[in-house]
Amino acid sequence: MNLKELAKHLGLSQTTVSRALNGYPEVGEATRKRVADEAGRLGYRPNTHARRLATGRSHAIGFVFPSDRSVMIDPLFSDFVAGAAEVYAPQGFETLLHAGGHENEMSVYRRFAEDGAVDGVVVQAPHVSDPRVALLNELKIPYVVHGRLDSSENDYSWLDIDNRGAFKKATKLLTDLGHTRIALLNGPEHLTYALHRRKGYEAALVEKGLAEDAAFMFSGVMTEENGYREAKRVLQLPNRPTALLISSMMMVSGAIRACNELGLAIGRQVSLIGHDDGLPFMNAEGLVPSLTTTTSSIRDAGSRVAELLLERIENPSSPLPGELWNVDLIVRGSTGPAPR
Amino acid sequence: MNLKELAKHLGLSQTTVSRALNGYPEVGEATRKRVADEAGRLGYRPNTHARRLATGRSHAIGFVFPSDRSVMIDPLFSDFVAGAAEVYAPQGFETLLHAGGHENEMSVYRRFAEDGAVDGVVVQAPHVSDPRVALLNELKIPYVVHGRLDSSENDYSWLDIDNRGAFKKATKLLTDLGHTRIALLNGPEHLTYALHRRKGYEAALVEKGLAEDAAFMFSGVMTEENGYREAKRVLQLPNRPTALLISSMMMVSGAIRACNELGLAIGRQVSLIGHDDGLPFMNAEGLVPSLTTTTSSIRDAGSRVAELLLERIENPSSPLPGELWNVDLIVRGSTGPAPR
DNA sequence: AGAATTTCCCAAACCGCTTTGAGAACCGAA
DNA sequence: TTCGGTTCTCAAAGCGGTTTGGGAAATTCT
Repeated sequence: MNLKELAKHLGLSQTTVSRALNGYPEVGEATRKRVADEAGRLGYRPNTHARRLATGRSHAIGFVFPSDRSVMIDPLFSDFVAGAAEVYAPQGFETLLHAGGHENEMSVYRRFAEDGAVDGVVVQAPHVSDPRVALLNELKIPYVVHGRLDSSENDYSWLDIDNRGAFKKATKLLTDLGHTRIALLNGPEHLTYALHRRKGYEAALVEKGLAEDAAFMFSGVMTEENGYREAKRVLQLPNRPTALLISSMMMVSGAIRACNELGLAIGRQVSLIGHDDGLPFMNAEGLVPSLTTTTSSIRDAGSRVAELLLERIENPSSPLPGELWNVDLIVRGSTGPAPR
Repeated sequence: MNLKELAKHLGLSQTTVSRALNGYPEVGEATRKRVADEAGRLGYRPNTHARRLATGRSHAIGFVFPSDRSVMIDPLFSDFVAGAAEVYAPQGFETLLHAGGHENEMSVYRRFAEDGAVDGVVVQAPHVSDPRVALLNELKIPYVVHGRLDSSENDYSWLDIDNRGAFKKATKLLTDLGHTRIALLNGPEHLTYALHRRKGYEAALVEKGLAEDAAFMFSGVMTEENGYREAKRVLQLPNRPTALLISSMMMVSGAIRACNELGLAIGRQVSLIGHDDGLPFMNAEGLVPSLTTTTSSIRDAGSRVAELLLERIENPSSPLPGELWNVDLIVRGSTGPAPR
């Protein structure tokens, strides 16, 4: 069933039918209703490819996986994308994944722009100074960044959680509990979110007049193994930290293993705070003791970024959105007063 | 730069240029080379939408996320899709994600078929009796199933790992080590892979004349928490198992936590074998003691499924592929003789 | 040299939709 | 009755490729 057939069936021209279906004002209300009803009854759907060719709009959103394997590895990605895809689908937008591999991310964007493969893209895991946004501005592809750059420029649209505030708040909780030696197991700090977390951590220390200790900090890929190794390392230092601030649940998992192995009671001899992205396969509350966390659902972020991007595509000249989400600090059983 | 311009630039007709570029025999070798060179030099790329409309082929592969949240939750999904996307991209194929949500998986397939949105689909996490393959056969959409159904029918193409064999082998290792009470923490058994694993486990027990005990088995979502809870449960039974066979690394993580909490030495008082899908954020070798595993990279499976599907699209009448991968049992430190 | 092939190339139709520019039908106002 | 203005409808021209059916040129065969 294509437009021509439908038009013939209705005894109308293709134009009229097309206009009726797309809500143009030039067609009478009665006619429109008749067309809509019949189209629904016959299950007519305009051919996507034809529509794209004619309009130049693709009704698709692109996600480009970084060619760097270690990043896409991240289980966060899938949850984020899933959250986004759930928004796009009912809007009639397709979700396109492109895995870098041989081609780098930038040239994929270039190609997207050239042949209008997508109407917009989502930029994930932005670096402190990320060349992607400049390129996208130049190519005039609508986009929304999940996260932020770390520069003074503000000519891009983004949604971010308040990583700095969250980790400052978490650190402050620990110092208020009397901890003075606090370790930070962080993600790779060329990524803005990780940098912001460290800044929050440092700010809280400075406010209390506490010195930071490079030996107490780790920055790297957030695997279970790194969590284990680094937790073990810092907890074996001569003057070991009494609390650990940890950037991901996977690392928390490793850290717990380290604590168990060293025979340190969590919540008493060592306090733990983790950042929880709300991944469904790892529950902070189900741990023993339950884990104190900074919490923010990455899936919800995915959905919201999707909405922002659709708005942006709809109205490219609207003011650039910047949306900063508060992060809750949920106190549970893994934090307690500093041991003396 | 479009075809018309390129043709004019070369002083040729559009037809000739198109044919030269698409490898038709009607064009001379010298001409072909000249066209190809010039196209490359000018960075000509045929417009995707136009090509799709003209050929009816979309050069896209679809992945439909189940509307059921608990399944897509799975961090395995992303790694699998990533593996696939890496194959598609260089072949000029796009990877389409569709999140169910309001629409169910089946009707998405229907729509795919109607407007040729994709050239093929990948079916993930098949159920024991999965209606999707019948529908896809009916719709004549090329597809490959990652996994298998559990029926006698064989009119579909699939790639699967030998789950039954793997878990039989693993169980046999344990019985050979003298274990007679072995628990199985499994995934949801309406999914074929989980069912097959249980069958392998049971087969090995039967061979040794060992009775199975329903209290030693769990089937459910493979979260860290379920791993912890169920491991703790079985290990506290009056006549507790001396070994645990576990279907995912996330559950292993929880199980280790349980063992630590109960003060049971892994590899001595309890033996552990886990199934390792090769997820990058959780390393079996880095555990202490290192984990004995049945190992098979889900990412590689994703890539291979992608290849099979491309072949299938290329040549729809070729015999249906069925590919069963062997699974290695890698013995490490978490298994030892049964305590007496 | 002339006929029969083979090799190369082209104009035009087509894919299915959107959108332009203009015509027909209908209305009330002059 | 006639005219200007709405309201509705349509034929046709794209969008940018692929593909068909011939025709011209070059080659081979008598």
